[in-house]
Amino acid sequence: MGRHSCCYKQKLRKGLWSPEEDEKLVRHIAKYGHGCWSSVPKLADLQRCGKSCRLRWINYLRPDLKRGTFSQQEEKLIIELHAAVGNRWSQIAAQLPGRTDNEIKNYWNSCIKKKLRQSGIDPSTHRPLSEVEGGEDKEAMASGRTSTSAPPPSHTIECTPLRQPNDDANDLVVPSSFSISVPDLRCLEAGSCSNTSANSANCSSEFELQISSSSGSLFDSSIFQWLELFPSKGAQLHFDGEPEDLKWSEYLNGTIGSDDGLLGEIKKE
DNA sequence: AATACCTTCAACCGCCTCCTT
DNA sequence: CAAGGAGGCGGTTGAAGGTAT
Repeated sequence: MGRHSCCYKQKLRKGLWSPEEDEKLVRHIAKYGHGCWSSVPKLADLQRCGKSCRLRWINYLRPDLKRGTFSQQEEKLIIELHAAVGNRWSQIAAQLPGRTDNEIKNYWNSCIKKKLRQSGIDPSTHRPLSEVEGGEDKEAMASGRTSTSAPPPSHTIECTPLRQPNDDANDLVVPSSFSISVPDLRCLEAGSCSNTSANSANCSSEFELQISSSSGSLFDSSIFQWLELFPSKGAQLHFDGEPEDLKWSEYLNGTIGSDDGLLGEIKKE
């Protein structure tokens, strides 16, 4: 493949954008939309390549950008999401409305990494520094792009139900223990789900988890919804709310909640 | 006040995947 | 099926501004 074709073209400006260029780009997109990015520079009378225009729009000119410093809540969410998906900035950005992947990446590299190290946590593995000292390439572990054949991070979560089987009218049948295997956390992108193993066509606002049981056939090879962990309809696992309402802290810290109370305790492997 | 060093962040680079031809 | 265009992504760079000496 090699370089993008637009990069071969000569006489294209590089470097910082001038206010005039910004104005041209904004005016063009406001009027016509971006359409095909490669044609934007010509139509908007800009001496830039299409990729440069796209980047400028996405990272700086888009009207829905939040900008400004990150809140504590946002920072916490970034750390939690990074622990789950690694350096997949676009997926992390999808959970933070108004923030761009570039912005989050920069914030991570300049601030969060430092803070985590100062508090004795390895920013790549999210484990205590004492545990990972002298280990393997930690940056590579966190990055999903270090190898073209590297599979996405997969999480197997051991669950011990707090609610006993058939202990109430909801008649939920829960095995004594079960595990949740998340084959590809990339599917946790807001509003989309393209990488799950089955039934992905109808999950525009839902996410699926593959669940296998350690104590019988009840949960074997079943697909459950991610949106709420709802005990009254048999073996369905979902969470309430919009994708951004997912209880990440609970997911990562070890509990899954639902309207009906806790159903399981999660141990991350 | 001058210089060196550090931090931030916008933008580029190169690679990947998807889609069209 | 292969080639190439286009969009998207993560890593990296370097200019600008801030802070320390």
